[in-house]
Formats: sequence, structure tokens, C-alpha cells
Amino acid sequence: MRNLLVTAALPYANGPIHIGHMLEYVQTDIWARFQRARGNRVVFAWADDAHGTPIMLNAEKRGVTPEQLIEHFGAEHRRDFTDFGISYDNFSSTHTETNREIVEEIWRKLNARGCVVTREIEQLFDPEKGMFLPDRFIRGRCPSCGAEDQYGDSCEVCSATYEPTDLIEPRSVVSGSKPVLKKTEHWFVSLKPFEASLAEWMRSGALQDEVANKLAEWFDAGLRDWDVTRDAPYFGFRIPGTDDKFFYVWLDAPVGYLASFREVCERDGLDYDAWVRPGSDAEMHHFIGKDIVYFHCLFWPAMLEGAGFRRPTKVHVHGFLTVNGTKMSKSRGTFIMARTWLNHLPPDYLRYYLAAKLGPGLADIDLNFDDFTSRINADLVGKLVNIASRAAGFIHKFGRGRLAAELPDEKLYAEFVGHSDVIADDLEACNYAGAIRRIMALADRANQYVDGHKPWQMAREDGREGEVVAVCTQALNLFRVLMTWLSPIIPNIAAAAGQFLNCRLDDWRGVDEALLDHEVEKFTPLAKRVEPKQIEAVMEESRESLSPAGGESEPAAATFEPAAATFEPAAATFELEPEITIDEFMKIDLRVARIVEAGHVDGADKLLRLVLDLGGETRQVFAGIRGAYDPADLEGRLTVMVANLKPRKMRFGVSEGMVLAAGGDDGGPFLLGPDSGAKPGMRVR
RNA sequence: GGCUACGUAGCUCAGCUGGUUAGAGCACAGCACUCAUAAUGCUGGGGUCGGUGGUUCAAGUCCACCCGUAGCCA
Repeated sequence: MRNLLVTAALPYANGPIHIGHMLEYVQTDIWARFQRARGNRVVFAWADDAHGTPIMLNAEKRGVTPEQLIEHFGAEHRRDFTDFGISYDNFSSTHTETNREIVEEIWRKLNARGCVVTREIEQLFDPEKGMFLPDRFIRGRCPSCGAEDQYGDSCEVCSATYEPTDLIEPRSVVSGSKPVLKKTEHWFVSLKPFEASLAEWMRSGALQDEVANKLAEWFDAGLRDWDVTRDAPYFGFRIPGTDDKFFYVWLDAPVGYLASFREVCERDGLDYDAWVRPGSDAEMHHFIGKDIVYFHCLFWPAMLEGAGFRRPTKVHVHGFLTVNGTKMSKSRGTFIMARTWLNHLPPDYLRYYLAAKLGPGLADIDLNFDDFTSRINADLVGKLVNIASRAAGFIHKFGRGRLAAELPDEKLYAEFVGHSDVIADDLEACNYAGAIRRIMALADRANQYVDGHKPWQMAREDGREGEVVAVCTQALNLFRVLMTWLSPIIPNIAAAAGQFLNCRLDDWRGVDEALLDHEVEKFTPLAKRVEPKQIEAVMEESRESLSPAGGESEPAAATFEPAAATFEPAAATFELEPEITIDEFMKIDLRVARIVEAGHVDGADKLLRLVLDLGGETRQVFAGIRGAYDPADLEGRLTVMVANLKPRKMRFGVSEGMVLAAGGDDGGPFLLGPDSGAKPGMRVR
């Protein structure tokens, strides 16, 4: 039995999980489930990446503490993972005391080894906000091609890379002010002492060849010292012995793997040191995207070595996910959140499709919805589930739900089981596409077997009931073998198949013995065909904004929104109402209305009586805004109303709608008003 | 710009260290079947393997350059 620590990259606790994230978590989870099915002990532990400037600023913008922000997203992330069937043992956060302890341990040891140097650097500083600015928070004109509004590190127009100080007319994204150069003292980790052992490690089988090639390039360029310092204000761990210096988020993020694992050890009684120290026979496997190779294949193993930890057994690197051939885009409706997917489609369908396309390399994976539909409907439903579906009826009709006592074709069964090892080799090597090709070829063989024996013909002949049951027993046993292999990939469907067959399907050794003289349940469809409507619903819900009628044109500049700079509009509170679809929203008929009359209501100290002009008709509405508005000021104003709200009879008369106003603990109500130019009766959306 | 990859039938992809007429699934056409969630089986059409040049008895597979795509540049 192998002991395996398995991790996926840490999602940033600054926004929701999308299907690009899911590519990695599905890849990791399939590997973890596969290893468990083979009898190995797996700890799948990871965490939210909770530190850094974007989180600090986002929290500030929303009027909450960073701790509240990361807690909110942490809970949301966990829900998404669980509902996608991600079988993690622990999902923690990098903002924990355990993580701080390990970070400080590593820091002490790196210092003791003399790998830490201090150096004074000059960096751009936002004088208004009083903070140093990361590259992504400075924008200006590209020094190379002159393009407007480019980031401080590279230009998206001409893809030049440069220093933020090279930008023409730079400005701070945070305050808009002009940054100034300021000196500060930073701590650097020197990679030189680790160069030789890193070079040996990267060719030891820990990395895919193309990743090692990429690293070799960086080696040839010479390893520079790594700046691990950020100045206050910063949300992270303070560097011991300083008042205003913090560890850069990329220093404490991978340490989160160890911290999350240690939490599992404390919970489940595992020996932490036996797993993570040099010489351990446990294995450590990281799954990451190709964009963070540098951190995981250079800094991370160097830190581990320098601090007396074992290095990763393997770093498995994958490519990115594109949708319908292009980068995910909000305006195209292809920036799909994990939750949106779950609202309309089963998680196993995405798991299956991604697995069917995931090879051992770094190639990008495209989610093409036509291809997706045909693979699910043809492979999963048409050939795989169909085997059980076509055999189940006969077993109940002629065998009273009981499988035959022996297999009519033991050779065929043995041939199927004989593929176990090559399929396992594929899964071990992350060649999921290869495994699925093999499994589906065998599914074809199973259907051929049934076709060749024509149980439906025998069923019409007297005295051949036993043969019919035998053929179907064979078919169901072949199906069971296939489902067992697929259980790491489609755990929910496999679980349903297991209920039907009355046996567990998550242990690969389970298929060594055929299932004979065994009761099976009534068959219910294990997977339904994908309807185009479901795909449309996913994309519709993902569309960023409701484009006005005929809005085919696409604002090019708005399609690219890097995750690092996510500033979502401030939500007043995190307790959002349950998600709704665009269709549900469109049921609310919002209209621009002119307040033609406003007055007090006798006997009501909170209400004002408004008469609203909707263009064609007038409505009477009672609004609870007396405390904030003088009726005289309201007359003539434009506002927004819900025009199709069911009229409500009140003591003072009938209220035929509702005007919109903002408000909360901090004050209000504040009546909404359209920009000038809007006319009464216009639809709002 | 430099670098690392990738570019094989309409679509999605296999093709290990160069070696018989280049493969699969989907889609398409014809036939069969009707047990099964219009599922299944059989047969067939379809590719000068991004381009040009080279190494070799032999190249999709190696080399050079070019074109296109993706990513990385701490």
C-alpha cells in the first residue's frame, strides 16, 4: 500500500469557482479516487489561498474584513467542490495558525542556512493610499507600442514585458493617483545553494519532459534571488521581528499544502513527520496549471529542501480550459461558474468529458459543446449505460431479478478483467483519455456480445429462458467491470449503478470475482441524455449582461478580465438571495416612472402616497419613504418601479406596484433614479 | 521580442525508440435488428499527416527555416 499526499492548486479566496478551476480539481480527484480504489491510502488536502493585496482591497471595497471575505468564499468553494464530487479529506485556508507556524519554521531554517539576504529596492508607491503597488495595480501607456491602459508588467496589445517604472503616465489602480518611487528594504531568498539539487530533481521523473525543458531554460538564464517581502498594508503573515513587513503570498501559499495535511494528521492520527520529512516513503503529488510551474518547480522544492522537508514526488502539470475554442468570455456566455453548471447539468458529465480529453501532457483542453453533447449521449448513455439497460429487463422477466449461477463466456470476462493493469497504468500516468478509449472499446465489445447472442429472439422461444438470463448475466458482469474502472471518473453514476447491481463498485479488486447467483434491483436510468436546452441555459445564465436587443456587437475591451484584478461591485451584504436565472429575473417588469404627485397619508407615519406616470397609464403606489423624503421634492422626479407586482390592498387604498430604493443598516432609503434621457414607461433591464 | 509546446479525416483525438496499403470515436451514406433512455450491430466514402527544403534504403515520426495557435518571461 502506498501512502499518497495529493494536492490541487489553491484557489484564490477572492471569487467564485469556475469550470476552469474544475478542470484541475476533477483531474486531481480522479487520481485520488483511482488510488483509493487500488487500495492505497490517500490524503487529498488543500486550501484556499487567502492572502495578498487583491483580497485586502476587495474586502475594503465591500466594507468587510479580509477574514470575513475569505470565510465567505471558503464556504462557497467547499459547497461547489462537494457538489462536484471532489473527495477531499481537508479543505483549509492559508490564513490559519498551523500555516503560520510552518511558514515561520521554514523561515527560521532558511535564515539559519544563510539563504536569506536583505536588499534595498525601489518600488512604485501610491502616495494617496499609502501603499506600495504590485505590478498589476499600476496602469499606464505601454512603453513599447504606446497602447493605453496597460498593466505594469506587460502589454496585452503587443505582449511586451517591462518594469512598471517603464510605463508612460502611470497611475494607481487603487486611487488613481500618480505613483512615486520609494525605497524600501526587502528580504530575498537565494536559490543559488539549491541549483545543483534542483537540476537533479527536475530530471528525476518528478516532472513531465516539457516542464523540465521549460525549467532548464530558466536555469540557463541564471536563477535570481526571490523577493519574498511585501510592505504594509498587506493581508498576510507578518515577518517575525518586523513591524511592517509581510511574507509575499506566494511564500505561504504552497506551505498551505503542508498545513492542510497537518490538520488531517491531527484529526486522523497520522504521523505528520513520517510523511513530510526527507527519506519518507510516502509520496507527495501536486496537481497544478502550467501558469504556476515556476513557483512549484523552483521556489517550492528549494524552500522544502532548505527547511528540512522532503521534495514533491511528482508535480503534474495540465493546460488550460477553453470553451468552444476560445478563452472563456463573460459576454459570450462561456465564463461558466461551477454553480451555474450544477444548476443545469450533472457534475459527472463534466467530469467524464474532461477526463475523455485529458492526456498526460500540457495541451489545453477545449470544452466544445457539440462534442460534449455527442460524447455524453453516444458514449455514456448510448453505449455504456445501454448495456445495463438492455440486459436488466430480461433478468427480471426471466430470472426473477437473479443473475445466473455461472458465466456463459468466462473467457470474455477474463479478457475484460485482463485490461485492469493497462487501464491502471493510464490513470496512474494521468492519461485519462487513453483509459477512456480502452474502456469504451470494451463497451463496444459488450454490445457486440449482446447483439451476437440476440437474447430478444431466444426470449420468444420456449425453454430458452435460462439462456437469456445467462447472456444478460454476462452482459451485466461486463458492465460491472467497466463501471468499476470508471467509478473514479463518474462517481455518482457509478454509485447509482452500484445500487442497481447491489454491490460496491469502488474497489478494483472487486471484479476479480464475477457477480453470480446474485439479486439485482429494478433498473432505473443511470444517466439521461443531454438536451440542447440545458447547454443554452448554462450559457444564458453565464452571460455577463443582458445585451440590449440586437446587441451582437461585442465590446472587445470588456472580454478580458484577469482574475488578479477582480473588483466586484460592492455587495452590501454577503447574505445574497438564492441565485436566479435570467428568465426568472425577466419576469420582473421594471419600468421608468415619473412621480406626478406625492403626499402624506393620514394615519401612516412611514408611508407616502405616490402617483406614478408610466407613459400610458398612472398608478397609485404607497412607499415607505416618508422618513427620508419631503413629498414636494419628489414631484416631477423620475424613478424605477416594479410594474407587474400584484396589487395589494392596504388600509389606505390599493398599492399598484413598488418603487425601488436602496437601504440597509447604514441608512436609507435612497430612491433609485434613471439617468437623464429616460422616458416614463421604458423597460428597465 | 526570447523561450517551451502544439498544428494528423467535417469535429475530438491516438499514432512508443523513423519501417508493411496512416488509425479510433463522433458526424455522414447504405444494410440489419427492435432487447434497450431513437439506444445496438455490420459495411462504406473521406486525410499529398500546417508549408518548404534536407538527412536516410525508408519520415506523420529526425534536422533547418517559414506560417498559424497556446502559454511562460520570476
